Amino acid sequence: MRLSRVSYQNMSESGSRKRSTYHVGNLAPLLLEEARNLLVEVGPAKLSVRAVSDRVGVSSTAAYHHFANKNALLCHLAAAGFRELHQALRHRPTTTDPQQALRNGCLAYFDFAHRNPQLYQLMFGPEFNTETMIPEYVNARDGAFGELKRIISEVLNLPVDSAKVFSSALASWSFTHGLADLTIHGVLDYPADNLERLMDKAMRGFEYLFERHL
Amino acid sequence: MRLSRVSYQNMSESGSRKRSTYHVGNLAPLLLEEARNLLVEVGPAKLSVRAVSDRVGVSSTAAYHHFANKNALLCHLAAAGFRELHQALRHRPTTTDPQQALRNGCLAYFDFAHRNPQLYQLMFGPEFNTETMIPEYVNARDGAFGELKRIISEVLNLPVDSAKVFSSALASWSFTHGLADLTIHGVLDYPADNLERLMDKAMRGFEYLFERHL
DNA sequence: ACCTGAACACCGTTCAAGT
DNA sequence: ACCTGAACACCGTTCAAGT
Repeated sequence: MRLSRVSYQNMSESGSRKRSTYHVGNLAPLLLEEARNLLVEVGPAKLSVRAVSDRVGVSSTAAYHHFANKNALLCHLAAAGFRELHQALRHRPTTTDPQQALRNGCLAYFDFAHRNPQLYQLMFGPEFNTETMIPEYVNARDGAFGELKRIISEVLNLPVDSAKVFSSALASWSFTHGLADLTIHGVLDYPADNLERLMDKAMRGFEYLFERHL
Repeated sequence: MRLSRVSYQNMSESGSRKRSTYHVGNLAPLLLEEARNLLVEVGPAKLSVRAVSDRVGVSSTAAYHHFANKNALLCHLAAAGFRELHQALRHRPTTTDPQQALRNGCLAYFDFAHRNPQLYQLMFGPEFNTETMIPEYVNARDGAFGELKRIISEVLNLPVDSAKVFSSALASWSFTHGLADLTIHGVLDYPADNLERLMDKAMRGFEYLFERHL
């Protein structure tokens, strides 16, 4: 009954370059870089460490000398995403009008998510449960949230540590993340060229909702 | 170089019951049911059609006579989730106070997400891109969104088809989905026993944000 | 019509061995 | 110290064959 099988390493057309060189060195950043490239090509669900290693030109087992496992690699990738998001929030246009300041912050977040949809999905991916998270991921994420709180602190003109700022930052983050996630998942057939319009539309929704309650 | 390998069907301790019976019949619902069970056990990322089939006591290839592929199975599971969410929204407590009506709707949604975190993550999972969606999934999802619009229509006392209702439903959905997603991902170390408090806190955040702008 | 085992092309991960 | 191939235990999916 037992059959002999051909090895799956049978040099098929794609990938698996001869690997003439042995020592590459500085592998971790190369792995991360290629993982990022592959991520935008195939999406977060189909990203594999074998494919990433292959593209770097290194055996797939080499990756395990730099990352504990696939999840750790993904965590570092996601952490880099949160750091970029942090930067994107920092570079939002400034304004003195509080309403405009809020809008600018939300738009900076929203634009980042839509410029990097696969990365954004990875950052909030289902593989990251509370147990498997590494400090790098948590720190980067909390750093971005810190910037969010700073924005709201300006909008409300209150100290960043205040309870009101926390509640409002939570509300804003929930809303903006939710809208980004829903649109990335295609629940709305919105015009891709006009994300600002969609954001404004949703923000006006809150005004309708709250103007009769306050 | 070629080595003969033992078959991976080598009757290891777990699963792979002898399969004495041949014809099971009515397989699709059984598959879906066991998929749901496995989903809450292992989470959306590790759900496999082989494991599901195994638990039903059927060969893994049998599943492909009822679902085009793994994605179709997942779509049906997610669609069932949206139908349950729809029901959960329908059974929210009724009230005449608009602000309470909004709160009740959001809470019903939020509670569903937290009672079914793995299912909720699957419903908005990265594997569902616009191309691979089946009508069943889209219809169920739009059905739930329809109920959301109905709630907002009551809150604003405006017709469901109005632009204001659409904007406000979008705002509410974004916010509630965002808060559910963030908490399920563990970004907040909130007290698990007090979801209502968290929701109220976030909603008060909007009041702080909007009371200076209206 | 419905289900099966065998096979193929992938995965993540470990480990003894090579440089 | 860093990288390798071989191996193991999984995957999704197809297909000719069985009932």
